[in-house]
Amino acid sequence: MTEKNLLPELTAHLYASSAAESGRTPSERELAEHFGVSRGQIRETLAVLEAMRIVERRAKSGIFLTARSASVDAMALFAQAGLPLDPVRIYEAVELRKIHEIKAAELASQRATEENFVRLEEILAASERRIAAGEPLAEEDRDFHLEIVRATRNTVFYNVCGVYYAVGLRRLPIYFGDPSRCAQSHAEHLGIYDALRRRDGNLAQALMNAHLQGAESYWKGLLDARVEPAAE
Amino acid sequence: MTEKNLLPELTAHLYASSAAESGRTPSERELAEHFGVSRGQIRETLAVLEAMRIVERRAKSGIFLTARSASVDAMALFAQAGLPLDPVRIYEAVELRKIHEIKAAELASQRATEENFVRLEEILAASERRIAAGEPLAEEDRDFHLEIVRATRNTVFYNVCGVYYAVGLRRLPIYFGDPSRCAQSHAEHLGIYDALRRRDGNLAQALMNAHLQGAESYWKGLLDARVEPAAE
DNA sequence: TCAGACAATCTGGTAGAACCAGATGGCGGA
DNA sequence: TCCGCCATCTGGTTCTACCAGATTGTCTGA
Repeated sequence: MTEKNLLPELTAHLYASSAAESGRTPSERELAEHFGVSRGQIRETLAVLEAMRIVERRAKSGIFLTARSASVDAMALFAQAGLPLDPVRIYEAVELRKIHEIKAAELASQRATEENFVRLEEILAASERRIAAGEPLAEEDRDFHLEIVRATRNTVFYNVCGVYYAVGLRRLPIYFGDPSRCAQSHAEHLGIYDALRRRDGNLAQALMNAHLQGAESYWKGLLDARVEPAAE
Repeated sequence: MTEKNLLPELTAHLYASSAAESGRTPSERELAEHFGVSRGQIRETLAVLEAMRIVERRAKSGIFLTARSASVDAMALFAQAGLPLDPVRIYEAVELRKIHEIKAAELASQRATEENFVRLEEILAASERRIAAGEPLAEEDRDFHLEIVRATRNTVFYNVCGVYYAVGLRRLPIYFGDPSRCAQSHAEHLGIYDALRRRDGNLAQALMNAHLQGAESYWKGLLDARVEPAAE
């Protein structure tokens, strides 16, 4: 039971127990006692948090939360830790996602190999089974989109996109809670797949744009609705 | 002298002293002795390396290098550590940069504020001084491009772009070693600035595309020339 | 000769104590 | 009220000590 991953828990605890004004967190010794682990464990975890610029350690002074980081790594960690993500950050990530994936659709239409198409077909088949069973889509959606990015044959691109999908995955059940949305999303995926198959880059781009537009407005609406005064 | 940042040095050392086949690195105790620090220091640094997926620690077995990571964080660290970057990765990063910044130019043309324009003017003035003095451009180039991304008002976007500039900065002296290239680059920057000022998104995009095209072919030529058989 | 069992050794994981020196904050004196 | 001193706290760093599984090498028996 000691092999649990401290990172998310510590992150959550730091935000829960930091001083409102200064952002100063409990000391390493206090944290160690709180989690029932050694100070070394805490320091190791804090080193990672510091590398992600989520926290700043000032020698002989204390540990301070930095201005909320907007790195995708940090956002993914926040999501994992169950921390509320800044709605603005989420919307920004969605905008970035559109930038990435519309271009990815174009590149994939030129570079996708048979292997990519086979993978896409498998994912689409899995989606179909889900829908037929009346179950909501889950990682099938992410897999479909990431496979297209992979088809660009740009591993840096793929890695960057892969990270922020960790942010969204936890929220997919909300989005796909509506069965009709699942069906429409799947239908759009089929259209994109067809366009890629026909190597029609312009069509693939246009369809991806429309597809993401739907998701974007959904999130925008959701975020506008729950304007948290506490946020920011 | 003990406050040096172990991260780059350790990273370099791990790659230098790892077993060719298994990727297994020296043990924590050996590393501690080699660097003259405590095992705790080594473990703290390894935790960061593991979070970046550069290294994998297997309990009671050893530390192993993972397949070379393509995350921009890892690439930045490699550059800092003086490790040879996989030419393919660099080219991929350049491609991603084009995707980002062409779109950034369009968004910036719509969203840039007076503050952004003032910053851009300052950067351009600094560039001019450099060129007049016969000095090569340096961070001015990065600052110009990053300010445009910042003008999109998307902090996630800005953060993502900011990271991979850490990769390129070390190589700028090579690119700008040629004075004529500095002058041309500066002229193109002026054109982009004008287009943004006039809120002409299409022109800004086109000019940014042309501007980055030059850099891209430069790097492509350079990389094609030094095909390292050892790489990949 | 070789395969299998056993034991010494190595390794990461974790805890805990100890010391340093600068930052901090409260108390007392001017 | 304000200034300066000092006890206390804090991160930075090192060392020692165990644990238990992985690894490696040796020895034994067939």
